Amino acid sequence: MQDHLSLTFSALADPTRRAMLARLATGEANVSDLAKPFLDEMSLPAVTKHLQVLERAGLITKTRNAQWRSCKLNGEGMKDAAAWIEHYRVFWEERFDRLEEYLKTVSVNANTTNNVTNKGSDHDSDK
Amino acid sequence: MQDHLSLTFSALADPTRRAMLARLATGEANVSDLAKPFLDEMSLPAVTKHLQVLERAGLITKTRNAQWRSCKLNGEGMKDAAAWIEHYRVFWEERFDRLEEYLKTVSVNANTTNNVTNKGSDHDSDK
DNA sequence: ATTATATTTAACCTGTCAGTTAATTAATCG
DNA sequence: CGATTAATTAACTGACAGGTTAAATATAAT
Repeated sequence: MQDHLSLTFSALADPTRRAMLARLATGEANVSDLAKPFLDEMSLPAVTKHLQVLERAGLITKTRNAQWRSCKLNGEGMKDAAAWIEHYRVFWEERFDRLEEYLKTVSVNANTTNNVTNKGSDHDSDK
Repeated sequence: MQDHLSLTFSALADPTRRAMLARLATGEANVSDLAKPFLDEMSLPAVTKHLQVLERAGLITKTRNAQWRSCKLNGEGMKDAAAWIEHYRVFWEERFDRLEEYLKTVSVNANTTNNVTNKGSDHDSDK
């Protein structure tokens, strides 16, 4: 159950796991290295579980090396999530539209002075 | 409890909620409009809850209009999540490094023919 | 062979999440 | 007013997430 995107986002929805990814961004690390910063907050099995979540989401890969598991960041794993969220960029980077709208208001001058913040709201809710 | 980033990612970790955001990307909508595509899968209160999650995560805003609540996408709400994930872009878009490395291999010619896909791996895991 | 180290698995607890139905609040309509 | 429409709140359920401790597995070291 669960689509890939949901799996990714929910793996990212935890500060411990994000911290682990941040650590892995600086290079590979085995489980105990990754665990070190968290061992006063949680046990080792808890760390193992977090890593399993990251692995299932495809955000890291583990390779065994004797009794160590070396964990490595898998950038590909974030690709889809990044692409999804990127579609919405236009909704927070309104720079150009704002500027355009502002200039229009200025050039038309006087008349309807204060309708900059009002956008045409005709909603009979499309019944 | 829960930092803002975790709240955002966990709000995005659900296909129903992502679909609602996608719908809102095309314009404002009230609750029953948003609910319509899901009413064969879930009840109205379930929809309300999803919208509350989105609202708490700052991904949408609701304004009341008589007995209707008009929901509106709030792009700002995704900004931080997008910025966070963006830091990792370099890990999946290796194009330039790849190209650079590839060109190096070509110009040196012959010699070590096939190490394009191998990146310098010196990891004693930083012991 | 025994012991130590690294990591996982098992079994369990608790809180939260996504859903339910029934009841409630609010506004509009006839 | 009384009925209808829009949406939320309340109370409850089952599943799952994140944590625990104790036991198991696997490799290395003495």
